[in-house]
Amino acid sequence: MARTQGSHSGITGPRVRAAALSLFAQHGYAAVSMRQIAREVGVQAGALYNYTPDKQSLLFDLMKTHMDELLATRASLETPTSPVAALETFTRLHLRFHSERPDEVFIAYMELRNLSPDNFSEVEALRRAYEDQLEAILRAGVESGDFTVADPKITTMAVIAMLTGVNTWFREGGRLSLSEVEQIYWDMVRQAVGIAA
Amino acid sequence: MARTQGSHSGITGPRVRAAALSLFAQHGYAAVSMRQIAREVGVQAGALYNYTPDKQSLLFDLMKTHMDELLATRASLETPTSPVAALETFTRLHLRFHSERPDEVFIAYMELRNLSPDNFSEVEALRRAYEDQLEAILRAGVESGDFTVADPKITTMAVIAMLTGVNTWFREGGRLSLSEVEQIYWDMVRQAVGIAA
DNA sequence: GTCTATATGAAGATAGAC
DNA sequence: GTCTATCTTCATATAGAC
Repeated sequence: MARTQGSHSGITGPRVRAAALSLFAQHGYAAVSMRQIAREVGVQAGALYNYTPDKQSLLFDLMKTHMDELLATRASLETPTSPVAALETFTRLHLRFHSERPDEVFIAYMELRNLSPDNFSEVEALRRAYEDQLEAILRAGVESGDFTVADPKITTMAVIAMLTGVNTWFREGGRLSLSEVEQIYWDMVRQAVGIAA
Repeated sequence: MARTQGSHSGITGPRVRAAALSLFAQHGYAAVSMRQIAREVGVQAGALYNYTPDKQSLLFDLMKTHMDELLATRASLETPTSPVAALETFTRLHLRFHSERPDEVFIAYMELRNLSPDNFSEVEALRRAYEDQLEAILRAGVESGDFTVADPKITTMAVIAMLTGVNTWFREGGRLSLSEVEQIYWDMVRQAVGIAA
């Protein structure tokens, strides 16, 4: 791991981000030092500043990249026409995307308050755009008579909280497979929004 | 605020905990210094050590007290006999208790990783005991035929995540009152566990 | 019970050599 | 592109005076 001189590997940048991701998720942004990140990468602390202007930018990059990927993944799908199908697609994608990226998700939720005000606004806008997609699906389903939802805004928050919570307990190779978990959550979401069986 | 000498107010202890609560919730445990807490209280940093052996104990006290109060509040209620009533009681109490204590809840979820291993185990056991209460209610409802729940363990986690998520957006004096929010969430929980309307 | 002062260590970030 | 060395600031925690 530890190198002594000029690694020139050409992939130090990604390794810096990977180390920051893992360490921030494990110990928290404020508790992790640049020296710790450097040790994990195998360089001295000063060398990190070839790849990031400062620690804050490292955090922001991780969160922004995560949200961009989430929205890009959503955008790459064809939009189902029926509200029920759209909700199922949203539910399954959310579960799959989030369970595959536990560190990114953890950071995206836990470290918001450690973003500078400008960075916070930018990340928050992306999150809001994502929530709006679910809210639009719910409103369409109410409109069409498919869903029984008293307050689409609250249901949006409730469904996202419920789905994201999967990361607190789900582990690959545990009692249930991801596709079993997907099915169980989809059943709960379906019932929660009052889709007739 | 700032005192110069011997406050002798007799309530410095609670004020230290209150300051720690507010600052930890706002900036995170690792990002808050003892000096900041002292400034908020109006004493010098050294004086804090009359009230806590160290920073870690301050965090642990806040989390343990919070969980103890949650369990004590549950224990103080009469247990409804029907699973449906028990679930409604659980839901409403959870929402009320959590929405009244946003700082405590935030810390209880965000700062687990900053607890020492022993302290973590103790807090985790309390949380587990709370979750087990909901799981028992769900199992009873499945048994009695009142609920349609594929996997009580997952539903436990899903319901708790959904309910606790209320703290990310609910503010006293906002668009909806707490009792309206309670009703909407109870409707969603009811539907999610398949209670017939 | 609180103060001031301090021991000791570590943080983020930069400078200049190679 | 990375190293070593360093600037400057701040951290937790303790000691001893009042």
